Amino acid sequence: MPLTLFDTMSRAQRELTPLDGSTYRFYACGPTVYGPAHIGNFRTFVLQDLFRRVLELGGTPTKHVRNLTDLDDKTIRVSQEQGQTLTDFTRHWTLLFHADCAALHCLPPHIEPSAVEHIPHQVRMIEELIAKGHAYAAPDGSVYFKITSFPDYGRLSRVKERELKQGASVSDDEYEKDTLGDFALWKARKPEDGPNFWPAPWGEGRPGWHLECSAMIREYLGDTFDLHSGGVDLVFPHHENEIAQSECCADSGHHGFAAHWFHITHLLVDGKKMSKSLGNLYTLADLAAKGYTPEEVRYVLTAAHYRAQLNFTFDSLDGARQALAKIARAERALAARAGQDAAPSYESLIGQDPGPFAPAWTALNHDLNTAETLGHVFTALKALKPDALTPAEALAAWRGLHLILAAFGIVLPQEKADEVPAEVRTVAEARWAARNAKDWAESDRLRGELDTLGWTMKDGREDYTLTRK
RNA sequence: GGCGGGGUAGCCAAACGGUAAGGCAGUGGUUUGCAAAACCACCAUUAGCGGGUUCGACUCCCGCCUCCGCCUCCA
Repeated sequence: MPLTLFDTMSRAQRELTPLDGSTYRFYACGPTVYGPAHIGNFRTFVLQDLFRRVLELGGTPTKHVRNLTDLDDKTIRVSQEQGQTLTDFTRHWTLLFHADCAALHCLPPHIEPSAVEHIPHQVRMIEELIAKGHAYAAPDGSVYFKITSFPDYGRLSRVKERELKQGASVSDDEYEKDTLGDFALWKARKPEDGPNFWPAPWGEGRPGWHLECSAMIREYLGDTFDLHSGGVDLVFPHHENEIAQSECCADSGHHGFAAHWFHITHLLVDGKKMSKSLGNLYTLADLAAKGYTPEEVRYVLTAAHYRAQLNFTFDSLDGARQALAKIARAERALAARAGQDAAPSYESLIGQDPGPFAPAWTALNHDLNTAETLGHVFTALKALKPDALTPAEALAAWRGLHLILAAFGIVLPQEKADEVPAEVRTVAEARWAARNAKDWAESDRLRGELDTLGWTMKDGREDYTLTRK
């Protein structure tokens, strides 16, 4: 079943097939490593991960390239403010980003190039663009892309004649540009950049932000590749500028850059855009401090369709916990009936027949409609009665369920047995004995005692469970 | 102002020109010494507002209201 996905450029849903006939090669704009990524950033990265999983599990291998922006205004400014070298500074935030991605069960990209390690590639592109008449050096040593030299400029964002928002001021670090829309390929060295400058034929400085992606795509994916992805905010100007740079550089001429554009809509928090001033900007660490797991966060991020604004609330996080627990119970029942223990590996699920979860798999392959998919999952789980299935039927259903879970990157909560202190265990045993002797008064008194100790005791038929409050 | 995406039950959120999935919460029941958990059942005659097209619209068209995003380095 081919995956169909909405394409920003053509504004239509299109089937995804690898240009080279075998591997689907895509590029995702990565994080700027100058601070902790927030859950809004992670919506994008988690959805890109889900996208990749659906492709791979459907039988299409991928080549996933995602950059690290470690060289831009923010990384330079903040590292300077903190008296750190750019390298030390960005390494710190890169490590945290990787830890967060791992916690969210995102597959690592196959290649993760960094901007600062590809300066020669960027310089080379600028030289080509100047030679072809698409760029010019300003007197101060900055180089700009000349948008009037690229008639297609604005095709992706459909903004031909861009107008400055009323009252918007042109920032004072804009140098001498021919036209307002021209953007920097190279930014001349400034005193506040500190030691962060590099030599170039037109003077010391550093590459402009948009250029890094173009240069690294060219290096790792070539002039033409399958898909480019990022948050909606990148449509303009970042992706528009990338198209201009890359297509003007490419030997093949125009229209050959990304064959498909996949943009993920922003996350809202309590109905508003996240911002520090509103106090609604959350990182994974913030949510962990409130007791939420990365799995619960991932569930919320993937539960809504990627092209709709997702309103992130703590209620939805609580709901995610219950929903995951519900899936986990059903999974255990199926696993038991199927005689399975550990979850099947990701690799073993490639090409898996979804079985009773076929409607879910179909919905997922239809423009990644995750919300509809989950609806089908719960409907199917409700219809399945594990005890009425043969072990073979249970196995098929169990593997079908795991296909969907693998695509979502859902890792089910384990039944974790809390370490029970001996003192608590003693009281619990006493209560269990009292209860079995039908001494309700003593039983309730001991339960109260456990409560004081910070433990909750729940009675089962054969046994009891103790959980920390 | 330009471009774009939304407004569906208490919350989150889908589908569909043919009469509203699913999750959470809630309610009733089964079970339980009680409880918790679990399981079963119920839970929008109604879709921001007003028109229109149609045998029939939440779904298509028009107008309005409203929320959100981008408009030079923000996922």
